[in-house]
Parts: sequence; structure tokens; C-alpha cells
Amino acid sequence: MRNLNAIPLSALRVIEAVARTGTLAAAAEELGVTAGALSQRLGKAEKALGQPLFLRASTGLSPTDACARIAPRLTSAFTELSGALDDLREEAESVLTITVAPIFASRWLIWRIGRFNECHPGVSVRLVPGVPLVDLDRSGHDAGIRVLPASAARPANAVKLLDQRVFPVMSPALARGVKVPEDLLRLPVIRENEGLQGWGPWWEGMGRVPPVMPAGPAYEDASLCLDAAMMGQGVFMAWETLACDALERGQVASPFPERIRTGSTYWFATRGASARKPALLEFRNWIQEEIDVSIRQWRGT
Amino acid sequence: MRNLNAIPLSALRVIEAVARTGTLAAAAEELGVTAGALSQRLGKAEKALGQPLFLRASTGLSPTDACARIAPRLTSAFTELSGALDDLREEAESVLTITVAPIFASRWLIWRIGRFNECHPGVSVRLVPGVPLVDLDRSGHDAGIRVLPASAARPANAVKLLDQRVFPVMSPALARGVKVPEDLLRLPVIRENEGLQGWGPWWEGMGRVPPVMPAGPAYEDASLCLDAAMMGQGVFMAWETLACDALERGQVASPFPERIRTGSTYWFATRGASARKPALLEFRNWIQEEIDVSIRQWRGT
DNA sequence: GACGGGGCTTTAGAAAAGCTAAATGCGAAA
DNA sequence: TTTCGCATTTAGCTTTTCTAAAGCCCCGTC
Repeated sequence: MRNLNAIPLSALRVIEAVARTGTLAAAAEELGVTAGALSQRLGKAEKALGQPLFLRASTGLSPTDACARIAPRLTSAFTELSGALDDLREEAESVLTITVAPIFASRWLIWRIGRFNECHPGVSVRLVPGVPLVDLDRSGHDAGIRVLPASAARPANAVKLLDQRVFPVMSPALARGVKVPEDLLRLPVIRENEGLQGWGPWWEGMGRVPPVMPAGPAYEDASLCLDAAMMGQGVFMAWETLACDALERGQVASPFPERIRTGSTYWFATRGASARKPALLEFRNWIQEEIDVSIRQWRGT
Repeated sequence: MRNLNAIPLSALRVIEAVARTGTLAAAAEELGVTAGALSQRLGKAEKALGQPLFLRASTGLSPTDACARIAPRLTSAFTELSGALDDLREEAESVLTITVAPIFASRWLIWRIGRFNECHPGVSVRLVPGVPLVDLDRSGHDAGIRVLPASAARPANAVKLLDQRVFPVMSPALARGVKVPEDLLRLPVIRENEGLQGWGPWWEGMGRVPPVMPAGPAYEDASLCLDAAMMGQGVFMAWETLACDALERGQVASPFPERIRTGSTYWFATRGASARKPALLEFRNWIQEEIDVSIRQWRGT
């Protein structure tokens, strides 16, 4: 492979094009430069290789034996390169790579993505679950869906998908004993990573001073916490996108109709270079509609 | 194929090398430039393609999905290019392309070339019969064997193979009636292209004033003339390299022992760029020896 | 036999690309 | 924390490559 260092690749391209088209002029047209430039490149190539590659005839250039023998291989190699490049471009157009917080992907997005595929068969969406906020312009992702607290700066190239709202969920059996918020104090609180995310805003939203609550089991991520809630292990303060489907299916119950804003926001951030991809715009539109539908549904409006 | 115009081929090479080696530093070593140069090329490539191709990790660069997908194709394409180049080089070393006057090729060289092949199995000799003197430096031939009259300029990069000598030949039956040169006047003269090449110098060399001779059949080339002589159609003034084998085999007879110089010379001319090819030197040495042997033999020394 | 055209080559100057070396940044391992 | 490995950036310099125009050669035409 190192022998490619000895001769500029552009020279090989000239050899290929001239061998294929038969004239310098035609090759020049194809490569988008003047014939003079090619003549020079060719001259250099022949000098570098120590042998003439084309016989100069009045009607054009005809390859020497040796050149004719390798020309098809050059053609095939460049065709391969060209094809690979095509694929790259095509894929760039038809494939969306989207980084999503796992919680959103696992409990909401992946159950709906099939519908997008049905409507847009030419587009393939790849979800990349990932917690860390990646710099989209460097990561190779076309877009990212992330939840940011109100305190965070508005991300670049981002549109708001929805305000995050929370509410307590529990198994339907437990819910039967819960009539007023204070009833919750009798239940263990299922915590994500030992934290009590969302409880403060919720009590306040309900017009109460946040009380001390009995600690229940803790799990590593919100999805596991929701499972625990389904199983009756306690009460869990759930994000709406996390719980809406479980609520719909009756796997968990929500005793109070209030949906309290935490101040966090879902953002759909687009990579600058992908901003013009039609597939990406379609996807964003689709997800916005889908969120609308989904929320309207389960909020019971 | 035109899409290759949009991005420098060297950038593709960087992509390939980095994808394969995993680090910029290793790729830089392979391509023989600094890592900084590659970083720049890569940056340009990513900009040109509108998408990042590698994720920057602290341990090196890791290709994005899309890049990983095309990388093997790039590798295969460059391997193909590299292989083609190798072949070109190898062939340049092991293949000799030699342009020869057809008369010399057909009656002398091709019957002996097999011996060269036996001694030098790695070298393959291609004879390109051709009358016109080609410019070796432009024709793609490594060497040429040509006969030039004394008046011609000594060709560049040429060594003398032998002085051309001529003598009359005829069928053994006819030869029985020929004791002195004047006996030839009773025979038809077989002519090449209506000409009487060689007769003047021969008569003079024999100490005679060139007489008028009876015209016989004419043929297009000397090889056909020799055939005619074998068949008893007359007498033919043959070049020694043309007739020596036929003489050896008794197909023609030469009544006089004198071998008269015409002043023409066989040259072995080498293309400048091929002058250092070991195979070419071997061939030249071989042909010189072969000529020595052949001439010594049939001159009966 | 001059003429014209197609096609390659040459030339000079200008533009662009590419390179190097060194400074910088950034994680991870020690 | 320090250090180490690796990538990136910067500035300046070299080298390459390009273009446009003129030149040359061969060939067929008028």
C-alpha cells in the first residue's frame, strides 16, 4: 500500500481516465480540468514510473501494453471508490442517527418509531441511546433529543418539543387507597439513583409544603423505577413521557389529574450540517405531531 | 465517477488509513507525512462530505457508523490500485519489449529466443516486429534491433551487434553449376521489392565491376525471396542473419566463401529509461554471444 | 500545396493545496 | 497531580497544480 506514496493518486486517475476515454480532451472534460493540466500530470506519472504509458498518435493517446493491462484494474478501483462515496452520500441522506436519552427511547420513542417507518419507508432511523450530552457537530449524530433543566442554556439549533410534567404513579391496587396527596406519605417512595427528582415541584404545584417522605427502594434508572411502581413497591414520581403508555394500558394508576411542570424541557437539537436534510425535517415534524397526539390522549382531553 | 472530483483522492486515502489503523499517528507514519497534515486533510474531507467521519476519543479516532461501512471498500479499492501499480513495476522489470525488423525476427531471433527463456525463466521477451524506426523513448519499447546503412547517424544508446554481410544463395541443385561469379549471370535474380540490394557491394567485393543481371521474380520481403531461392527460382543476395539457418540446414547453398560487407550495421538500441534494467542487459549480452556463436558456426571457422 | 482543425504539449505566471514544526488541548493512566 | 499519548491548531513556507495561450504535428480538404 505504501507504494501509493510514490505517485500522486491524481496521476493514477489521469491514467485511468485517459486509458478509458482514449483522448486527453475527453479525460480532461471528465476530470473537470484542462487538457494541459492532464498532459503535465501524465508526463509526471510516466517519469515517476520510468516508462511511457501512452503512445502519442495524431488521433489521441493509446495505452502501451503494460498500461492497457492495468487500466481495467484502475478503472475498477476508482469505480469502487466512487461507489463507496456514493453510498456515503446516500446514507447521509436516508439515514438519521439520533441520540436520545435512554429513558425517552425505551418508554416512548421506540414504540412509536414503527409508525414513522411506515410513512417514510425511504428513511431509516437509528437511535443511539446515550446519557451524556454529546456535541452534535462532532459526534456524527444528525440530531439529539434531550431533557434540559430550566437553568441550562438553550441549545443551539434546537426546537422545544414539550415541557416536562410529572405526577406520582403507583400500582392500581395501591392507588385505590390514595384520595388526597397526604395519603402518599403512607407509601414507600421509589427513587431513581437515591434521588427524589420531581417531588419538590409536585408538592408545590399541589399547593403543599414538601414533606418528608418514607424512603422506598432505589433503582439505577427511571425505567426500572416505573417497573417497580407497576409491581406495587411504592409510589414513583414519573415523567409523563415515561409513564404515559403504562398509564394507558392500566399498568400504573395516577390518582390525581394534575400534571406539574418541573421546568425541564425536551429539546430537539439538530446538527448544523444536517439542518437541511429533508429526512430530518420530516422526522422532527413527525415527532412533534406524535407528542401532541400522545399527550392529548393520555391527558384525557 | 465524477463524484470523485468533489473530494481530493488523498483525503479518501486518509480516511482509509485512519479507519484501518485507528490512530492518526499510525496513518501518518504509513502515508509518510506528519499527523498534523492528516488532521487537516481529514478535517477538509469531513467538511466536504458534510458529515463527521470519526469520533474523537482520547485513545485515537474511531470511525462513525457510516465511515465504518465504507472503509472496507476504500481499503479494497486502494489495495487494487496498489496492486496494479505493483504489477506495472514488476512487469517493467521482468518483461522486455523489443522492436525488431521482421526479417531479423522471423529468420533468426525467434528460433533462438527459446534458449534465452531457458536461461532466464524470470524474464519474458516480447518481440514487436516493425519496420519503421520508432523513437524508443516514446514508444514503450525497451530496446530495438535495427539495421542502419553506414550513412545513418549512430543511434543514441546503441551498441553494434554486427556488420551486415551478404552473399548469393541458391538451391543446392543450381549451385552445382556455379563455379565462378560470372556463372551467376546465367541465373534469374530474385529481388526484394524490385530492388537489387547488396549486389553492387558484392561484385565489388569480389573484385568485379557490377554487371547487368537477368531479372527474376520479385517478392515483398526478403524472407519470401529466400524461400524462392530454396525452391530453385534463382539466385538471391542474402543477408547473413537471414540465410544462416537455411544454409546450416542445407536448404540453400552458397558457392563462394566470401562474405561481403555492405556497410550496414546491426544496432542494439536501448531506451534511456530502460538502460538499467538487469533483464535488458542480460538480453543484450545473450544476443551478442548468440550472434558470435551463430556466425562462427556457419562461417565455418 | 496552402489551409484549417483536432489534439497534444509547452510555457509562464498565478493560485491553491499541502506540508512542517511547534504550540495547544484533552483525557486517561500512573 | 503529573505525565503521557494523541489529536488539533496555527503560521509560514514549499510544492504542486492549474489556467490560458501559444506552439506543434498530423491529416484531410479545397
